[in-house]
Amino acid sequence: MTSEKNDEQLERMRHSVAHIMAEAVQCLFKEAKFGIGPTIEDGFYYDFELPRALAPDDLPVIENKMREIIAQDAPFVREELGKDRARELFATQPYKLELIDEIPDASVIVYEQGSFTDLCRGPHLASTGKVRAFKLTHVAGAYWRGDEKRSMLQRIYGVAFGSQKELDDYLFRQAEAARRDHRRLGKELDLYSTHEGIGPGLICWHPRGALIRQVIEDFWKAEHIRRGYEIVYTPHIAKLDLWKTSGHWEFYRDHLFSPMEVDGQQYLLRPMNCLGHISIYKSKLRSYRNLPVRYAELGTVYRYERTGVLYGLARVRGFTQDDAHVFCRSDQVEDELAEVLNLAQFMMSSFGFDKYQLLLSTRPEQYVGTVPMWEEATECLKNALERLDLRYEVDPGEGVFYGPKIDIKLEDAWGHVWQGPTIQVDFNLPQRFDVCYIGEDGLEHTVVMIHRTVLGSMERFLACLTEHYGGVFPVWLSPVQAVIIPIADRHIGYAHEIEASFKNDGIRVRVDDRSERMNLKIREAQLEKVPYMLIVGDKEMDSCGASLRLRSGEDLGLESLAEVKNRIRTAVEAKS
RNA sequence: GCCCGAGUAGCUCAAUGGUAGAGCAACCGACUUGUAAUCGGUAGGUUGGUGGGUUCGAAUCCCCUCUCGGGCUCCA
Repeated sequence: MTSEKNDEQLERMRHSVAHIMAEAVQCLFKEAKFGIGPTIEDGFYYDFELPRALAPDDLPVIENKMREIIAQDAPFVREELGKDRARELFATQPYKLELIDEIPDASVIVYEQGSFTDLCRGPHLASTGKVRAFKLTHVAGAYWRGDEKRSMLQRIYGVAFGSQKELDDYLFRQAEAARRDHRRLGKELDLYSTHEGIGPGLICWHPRGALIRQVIEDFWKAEHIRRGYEIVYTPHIAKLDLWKTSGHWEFYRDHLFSPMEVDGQQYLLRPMNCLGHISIYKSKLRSYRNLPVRYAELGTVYRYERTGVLYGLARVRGFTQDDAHVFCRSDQVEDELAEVLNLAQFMMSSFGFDKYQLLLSTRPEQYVGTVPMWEEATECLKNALERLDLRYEVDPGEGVFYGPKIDIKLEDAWGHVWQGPTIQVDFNLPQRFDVCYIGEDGLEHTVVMIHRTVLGSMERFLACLTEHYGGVFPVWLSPVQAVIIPIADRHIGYAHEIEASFKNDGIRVRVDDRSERMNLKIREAQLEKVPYMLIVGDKEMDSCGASLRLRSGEDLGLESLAEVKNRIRTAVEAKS
């Protein structure tokens, strides 16, 4: 069977399982009202309105009912009905009636199996007995038709595969994703925490998380300076009027922390860093000769996110963007965009991300500026992408109101997609703030402004990075690069000598000088995912070396200290 | 924000209306160890909330509230 045909067959089965689940629910709840039940990746769901809330305990009951239905091997029967007949059939099903009304054709198709009939285009399996492996996974609320203003239904999610083995593989992959989850690893590896007393979505970076962040930030800064950026620092609050001028107050009021009053003036906690950079740019007259100006800042911003959307480090209320703004002439835009894109790509590959999506977002319904401006800027973005020979997709109408953009999206362990780096052309702020330069002609010209991040935010980036590596950070990012494990107390002095020497060479090293057995120390270093373990006992002291164990479990035996250092240094340089 | 679920010691979890318990971690002591957990002891909780209620009695039942989780909606 071709894989395409296989996919089609699987799709058909998943959809059929959704119907079987609906039948089971109907058997258990006569009053059930049915929403829709499509297939999704790996499985399906079905939305119901039920007389009571479903609990996780209900799932096995429903599954058992489904198995009965499958055992009956009832055929799926397709029938085409006139709409009036269909309305009669679904007279007690308001959601189905709504769907029937929206079908443009004169007739509709229904599928019947056993005691259950559903409005459905199909196709389905020949009979219920053809179902192979399935499992109901979880219950959740979902708005009817995805509309926040309409009623909330209960959704049951399930997965289905062509064989029990594939289902088992799926469940194993889910367990693996749970192990890689940055919220779990963040706790296990002691990277960060949040606190009820501080507030949701506000992150405390523990020493180890902070160390990873410092390494990233140092790397980021050096790379930016090398590429012609200048580092700046700007305030975290600013007068409300400034945010009114910028349009943020008008457009994003729902996403801002409430203003605070200081000396009779309203101030706002910043949701973006651009205004400080604009203010610096505007602090003196600028000549066309000195453009582009590139200001970079690891700028912490605060945005009010609705409680239900917060997620570990990936969606928070206070975060630090690796932000920069490029002020340039319109004839420089394309080159600048290509440079930024190149930098973003460089960053992604430096951190081992080889799988990411590139999306070009075009003009939305609400926008500022003129259509020709948008077209020109979009063209510049497109040319930059093509110049670097990058594969991308167009996301129509998904641009920001102030300009088109390119987003880089990263996937987490669960397959959730997060916006990482973003490159945005802005027509709005330069006009609103009259950001300009003196041209060759001696006249004032408005600059073009590019907002960009090449990591996204430090918080979200660490989330993706942690899940990408499953907590096994490459040596250059490992908070502790080596643990020295003395075998007996008489080796502790020697261990500290090695520590001093390694520290002197910039290696992040620690001695485990507790009065514990070597095996325990190895185990703990292993759980901590420390790349190198240096075991030192009599033999090592005599030869002035150390026995090296890797976190892979590999025992490399006795090496000289110079060899070990060299090994670590090489790994750091290779960012591996 | 909405629907559902969960919150017990630093962590992972037990106790289903009748005196809150275990393992790991912490602390103390012994052991001095050769590649993933040495042994013994001590201490630690007004059960998310210096919330409210039912009950002779609440970790357990109800209400409020906070936080977390699964989704939906949202995401400059």
